[in-house]
Amino acid sequence: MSKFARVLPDMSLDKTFDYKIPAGMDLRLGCRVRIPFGRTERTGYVVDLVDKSDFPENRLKAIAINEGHLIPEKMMQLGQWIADYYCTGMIQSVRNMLPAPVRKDKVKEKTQKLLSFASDIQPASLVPELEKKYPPRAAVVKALIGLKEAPQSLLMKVANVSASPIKSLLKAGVLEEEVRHVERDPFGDEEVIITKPLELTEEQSVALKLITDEMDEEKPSTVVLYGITGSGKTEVYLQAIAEALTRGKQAIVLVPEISLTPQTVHRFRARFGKSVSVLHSGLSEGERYDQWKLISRGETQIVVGARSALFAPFHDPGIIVVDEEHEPSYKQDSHPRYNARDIAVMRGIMDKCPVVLGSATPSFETMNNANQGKYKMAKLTQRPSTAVVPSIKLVDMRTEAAATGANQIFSRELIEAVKQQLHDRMQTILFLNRRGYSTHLTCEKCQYTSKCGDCSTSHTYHRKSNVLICHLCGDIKEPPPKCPECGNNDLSFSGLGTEKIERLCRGVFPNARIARMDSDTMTRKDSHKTMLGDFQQGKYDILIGTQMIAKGLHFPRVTLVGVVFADAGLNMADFRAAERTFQLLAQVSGRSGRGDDAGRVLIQTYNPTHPALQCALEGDFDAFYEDEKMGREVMKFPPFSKMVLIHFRGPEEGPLASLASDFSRRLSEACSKDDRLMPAVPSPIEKIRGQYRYQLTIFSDNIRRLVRVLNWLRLNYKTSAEYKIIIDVDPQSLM
DNA sequence: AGCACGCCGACT
DNA sequence: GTCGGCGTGCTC
Repeated sequence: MSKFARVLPDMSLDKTFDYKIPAGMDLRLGCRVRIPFGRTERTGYVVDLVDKSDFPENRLKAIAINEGHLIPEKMMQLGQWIADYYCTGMIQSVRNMLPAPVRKDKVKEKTQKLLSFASDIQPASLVPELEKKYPPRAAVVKALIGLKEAPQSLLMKVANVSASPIKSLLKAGVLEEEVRHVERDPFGDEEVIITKPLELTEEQSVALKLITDEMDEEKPSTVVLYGITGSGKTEVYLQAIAEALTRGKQAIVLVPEISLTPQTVHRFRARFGKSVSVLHSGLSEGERYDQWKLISRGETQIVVGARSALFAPFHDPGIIVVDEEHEPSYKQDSHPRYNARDIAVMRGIMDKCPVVLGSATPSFETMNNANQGKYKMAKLTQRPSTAVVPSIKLVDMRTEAAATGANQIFSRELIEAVKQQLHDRMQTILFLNRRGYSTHLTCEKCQYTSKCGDCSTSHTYHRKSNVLICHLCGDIKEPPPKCPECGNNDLSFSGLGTEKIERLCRGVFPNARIARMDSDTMTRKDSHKTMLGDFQQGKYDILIGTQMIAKGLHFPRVTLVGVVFADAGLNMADFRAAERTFQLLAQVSGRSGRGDDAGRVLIQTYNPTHPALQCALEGDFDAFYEDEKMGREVMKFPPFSKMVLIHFRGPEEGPLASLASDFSRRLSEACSKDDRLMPAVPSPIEKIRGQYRYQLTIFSDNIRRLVRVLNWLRLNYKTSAEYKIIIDVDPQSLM
């Protein structure tokens, strides 16, 4: 038994304090405790158990109350690892592992009043008497004979009566009322029909065996499940999870944005029933609290959820699945800025369980780890069903512009295809892969985009100072007066939005019923479900949208997908631009023709020869990976180095620029020579809500060392309160 | 972070 | 005389 507990108070102080442990208190790592602190009492978390304290031991106070074991021991280790690697305080990391309602403990347990017959009552014998005098009461009694016990609302519904006969029966002592705890049910009355495991294909069996074999290893490996759309990855997950459950263990399943993929949750519930809990942003506080408590008490064995479900308080997970592991949404964009996919791998190491990373288009980081033998890989190359592969076609918008003499948004081919769809009463999705802001310089005529010669990324245009800046190397260029490629004078800085597409669309197809879906129109929480539901029921002919309509949706009547401007993604000032574009096109193509009819995909582009588009056309991820990998290797971009992005924020530009360059100087003194420090530059979006923004990029071959340096600087580099330095390790967004 | 102590200005 | 401004220093 340790003598003292090291406690981290739950406030943004990020320092630990030692306390004596009262005799008989079962204190473990991860317990939440009440501690005397100064002259008040506060909440804290036990982060260490020690026999010696650095503080004078006679002055140590004792822990007041042990509120219970909220975080499993091993997860405290994980929390420390996250704090160190992502350069944040331990308290932020610990807080992050608990859902807000659990941490604040404000939620009340939900109770329900259950009605049943009093113990001395023979209900059947009462019926004849009641039927003569009070038919409604008789109905209640008859209904409850079948139900045995029921809440009042259900009883009213089944007996088809008002509340008053129930009241009377209670008064007469026929019925009894009992108050009982119930869990809030996030699934509502959604019906589930339990499914049996499907017969696996040869490839699926091999993949399953690879995963289950790892469950018996002393040091289980991470397994990449690389399977094309429709190749049955989910069935492999399901059967691997069943295997983990038979070993008495639990399972964690991460999906990118669960509120968008209710079908996935449904499949898990259909196989495992009540063992499944969910954790995602769509839950109410109360539901989230109850789901978490169910997991904590060991009453469910499986959790399906978004990023945060990774911190489900299971004590012995037997498998962790990360579906669509390449998705950027696994990265949290507030502190701690962790990537759930990478932390899943870390939790797998700590809990000694295999981690499965599934994707049709694995991230380059994952591919690289597999190629280096750090991860094992199973491939699924065939579709078990007879699903038809959609036909994909690139539409060259350069020849289109030449033929029509104008810069068109919709090609003649796309217009004809949509008209045909309308005629056939089939549905169309028009997709715009616009990400963030369009702040690059583009020629209206030939779509030339100004690029940095040294970094192979697009320049970002900064309107205020009228210059082009490469935000990686800081190269500054004046914008050319006319297009260097075709001599055209119309160079534009504006982007193409879904709003404009919608307007044009209404002009071209005046009789079509058109819906638009993007983050602007989707402000209400359930507006997603509503609009998608309406679309599914055929209330619209054309759905226009951004990435959010690309995710795991299933519309049998959509047999045409038009990608309006595939180049939008390619021109992003991001070394992952091509990777993201490929992933997106692969996903979008999967949306067409999922019913019985073959689908068509038309991709409009000014860069028809770009490898990302050519490979998407062939559906050949391997070819794309090999091609794109070479460029990354030459530039030593991730995954061939690690990247850290440092953001500077502040109310005035001058002082912010000095802060950024001073920090950069201090950092370069502390860095090793192999770390590639780029100069501090204004961020692509220079100012947000009155806050100026600068950023600084570092590439490193030794991230552990760099992170130590950054952690030291974080604690020792002082800035005035209104100037902030934000460290983002392994950034997904470079804005 | 909180919370108290503390040392100076404006109000009954 | 006292109410209250927010500087600074401590919390096991």
